[in-house]
Amino acid sequence: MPAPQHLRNEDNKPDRIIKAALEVFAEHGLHGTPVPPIARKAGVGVGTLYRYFENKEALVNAVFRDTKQRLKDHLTDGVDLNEPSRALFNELWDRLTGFARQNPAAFRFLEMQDHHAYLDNDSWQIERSLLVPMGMMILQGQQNGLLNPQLRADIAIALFWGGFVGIFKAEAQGYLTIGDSDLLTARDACWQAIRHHPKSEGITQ
Amino acid sequence: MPAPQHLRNEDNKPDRIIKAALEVFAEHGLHGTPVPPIARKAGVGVGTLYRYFENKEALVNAVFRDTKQRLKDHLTDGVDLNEPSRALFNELWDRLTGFARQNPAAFRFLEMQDHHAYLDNDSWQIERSLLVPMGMMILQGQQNGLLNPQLRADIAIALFWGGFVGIFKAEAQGYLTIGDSDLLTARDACWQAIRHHPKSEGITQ
DNA sequence: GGGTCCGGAATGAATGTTCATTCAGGTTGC
DNA sequence: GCAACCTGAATGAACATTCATTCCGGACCC
Repeated sequence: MPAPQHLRNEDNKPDRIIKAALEVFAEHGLHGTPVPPIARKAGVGVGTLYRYFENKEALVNAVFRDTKQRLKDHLTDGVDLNEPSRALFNELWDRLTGFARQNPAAFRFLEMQDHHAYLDNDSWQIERSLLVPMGMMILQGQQNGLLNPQLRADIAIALFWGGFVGIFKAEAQGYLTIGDSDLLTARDACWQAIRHHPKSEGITQ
Repeated sequence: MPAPQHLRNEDNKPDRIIKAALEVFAEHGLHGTPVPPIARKAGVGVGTLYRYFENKEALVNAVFRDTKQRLKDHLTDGVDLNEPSRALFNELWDRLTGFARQNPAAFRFLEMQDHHAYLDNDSWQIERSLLVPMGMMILQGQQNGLLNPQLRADIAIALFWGGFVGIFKAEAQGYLTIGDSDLLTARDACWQAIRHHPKSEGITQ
């Protein structure tokens, strides 16, 4: 069944709805946004929205999955996980940066806190799968001695990801504006956080 | 007017309400939580709640101010901003850690995204004032050459804060469990992110 | 017994969801 | 080729529910 009839994907309503929902959710959160504005923004009747999504919760899950999947694709498509650690790190950072810059609403939406209350299984799975490439990068770096072996991989990811998000969140909230060179400096700083510093063993205290 | 009569602060309802509200908001967000559950959790009638807070929004602002103020106090009370950079950094980190451990709900609440929609002026002021001690620490460290001079202070704060939050957020979401020694390793990693690395100038790329 | 405080049922506005109706396009019968 | 008919997507007004806020009867002090 290649393309059902001639018409069909003329405008693809579910996609339009998901896109519209993403923007409104990113702005006001799930509970902060009524359904009608979403429909209006998508150029669709409210009833139509319910033809494609069982209820509001199913819609957020669709938005979440779609967005997370796009982030994952953007992060991993065609990436060579065997590049040297630092190059791989830079590559991931650049891709993250690119995504955050091109999809501010997506990024903002993904970083909302209350997702856990309503995510279904499929959404969770995508959520987790995003961590894979970052974990690979860390482990590989630790094996070849470039990354701090004492830093647990999951903590390294949380630190790296948290720092990255922190910068873009601060920018989104108006605390700062970041130029491209600032981003490079920040990237290097993140790298310093996770890399191996052989000389200084006893820096604690 | 020292203490109005004998009774009065027998149990202090506003405080109980704020405390209850904090926990429920931290769990479901402002728009995700109805008022009655807050009242119930505070052991108070809904009407009573409205005796002390003009409306729901005023309540969130009170919660926000109270929480942020407590964090700020916990972070700055009796701290000597002239300690050497690394010691000051450790001190701040320890205090942050302590606060996050003792008040998980507070921390979770403060990191919610949609605050900006309803914060009033007073709340904003407290919000900003929290950045002061961290900014001091960065600037002082840069002046005495210990911290990376190329990293803008506001970005350094965002990175440091983001990394810190990232770890606790990951733990709150069940992605990891952190022991005390892991926290120390993470602290050192954060320090590496912002400190000056004189040897390696051209690490970019 | 007058004043203050409290509680939670009552109220009405806002919001998620449904469903009777419309309508565009395709199909059938001539 | 042209009606009459059929189909199912689309719609938005109507409905049911949820929720913020009010308000009045009662409790508790002086």
